[in-house]
Amino acid sequence: MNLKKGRRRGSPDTRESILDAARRLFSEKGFDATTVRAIAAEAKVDPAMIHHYYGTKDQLFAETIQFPIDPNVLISQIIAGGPDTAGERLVGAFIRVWDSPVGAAGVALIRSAMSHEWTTRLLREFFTTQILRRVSAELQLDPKDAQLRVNLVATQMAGLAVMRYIIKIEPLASLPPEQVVAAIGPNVQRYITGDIA
Amino acid sequence: MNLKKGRRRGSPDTRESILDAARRLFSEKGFDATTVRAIAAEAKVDPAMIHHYYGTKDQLFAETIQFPIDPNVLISQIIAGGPDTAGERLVGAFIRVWDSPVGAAGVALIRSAMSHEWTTRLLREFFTTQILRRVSAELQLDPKDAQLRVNLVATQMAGLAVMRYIIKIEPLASLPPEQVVAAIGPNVQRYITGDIA
DNA sequence: CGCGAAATTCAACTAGCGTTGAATTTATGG
DNA sequence: CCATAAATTCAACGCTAGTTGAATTTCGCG
Repeated sequence: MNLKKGRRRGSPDTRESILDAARRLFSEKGFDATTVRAIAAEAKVDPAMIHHYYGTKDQLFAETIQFPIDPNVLISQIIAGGPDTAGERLVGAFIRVWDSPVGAAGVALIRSAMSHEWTTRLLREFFTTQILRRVSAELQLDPKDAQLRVNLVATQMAGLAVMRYIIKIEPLASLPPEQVVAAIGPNVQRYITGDIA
Repeated sequence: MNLKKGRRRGSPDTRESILDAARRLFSEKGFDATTVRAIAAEAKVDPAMIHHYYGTKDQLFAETIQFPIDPNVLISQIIAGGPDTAGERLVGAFIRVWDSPVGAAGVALIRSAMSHEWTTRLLREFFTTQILRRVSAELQLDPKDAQLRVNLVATQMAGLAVMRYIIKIEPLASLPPEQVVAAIGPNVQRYITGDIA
């Protein structure tokens, strides 16, 4: 059962495989339910390696969490084309990212945001400073209710993420992207430009 | 520091106060972060009492999250009035429940659904068997897309719950109920009776 | 009043966690 | 080719959690 001690032979990709295993487990099970020992096992490595390379479990998690998208790129894409069709483009871009492999990071983030205060703060901070500021500026919304509009969009997006990628209710979870866009896009559009008073 | 042993004097409301404390802590911190010992402390009781009355921590949690409101009653309320204004009534009823003290149970449920497979299954089961069946039947929706419609409504409701009650983004978290209804109701209405193809 | 049942606390057990330090093996630069 | 650095494993520590069993006190019924 025990492996040989000392340095392994050959090129060491250990550091990366730890990060891979961590990402996989964090997104599958969330932060709490993922143990350092499980990550080590998944990466076929001793638990001590994790602290050797990444320090504490929190630090490893921080390395793991990268925002699945560069917000600036995404926002630019959505802006281009004018406000009137931004809803569909937003949902489309969202689905494209979350359906892809990098979406797992988002799942991990949401999962842990539900059980860890600091991740919650991180998310809130991210939304208000990164997203809200840029979107409301570039989309030239009335600053009066821009915040609320972005909030409302966030509810729809968060709900979509939760139901499609975490709870996985059918038929939504298996619905082709274009149908999701057709169903949800118009509602997001109303939050952006419609009458919400 | 130590209390006296043996049976306490007076009428024992211990059982209830344990449940109260459990509900409070579960909804504040989630399942994992809430320890049996913390619940016991909050209820001013020995940890052993919890097992005496409720068995394991899982069982206590199960007792905690029985739905605070009879879904049938709620659904009936929403149905009455016809499908054309069901969206606003649904959001209204939703907000009323979640803003009230019993909403804490919902927060606890969502929190743990994000990190525990069995709670996720519980939620999915509940949605598909309890909600979906009844709503689509009583609202006389086209069975063809009734499931998808309910799914879409669920995304909006879940997102609202997450953003208003868990992440607590402003101004949404502090918005008066009637304004929430005005903002979100029409979108839910479109999911129920609008064109979503 | 007496006795069994219920309620309560205490102390301890076990299991699993994150983490650490020492020991051991391999790679590498001068 | 040797010395130092890096990589890796092992064993253990300390902590905290959930859970259990015995001891102790009170209640309530006959």
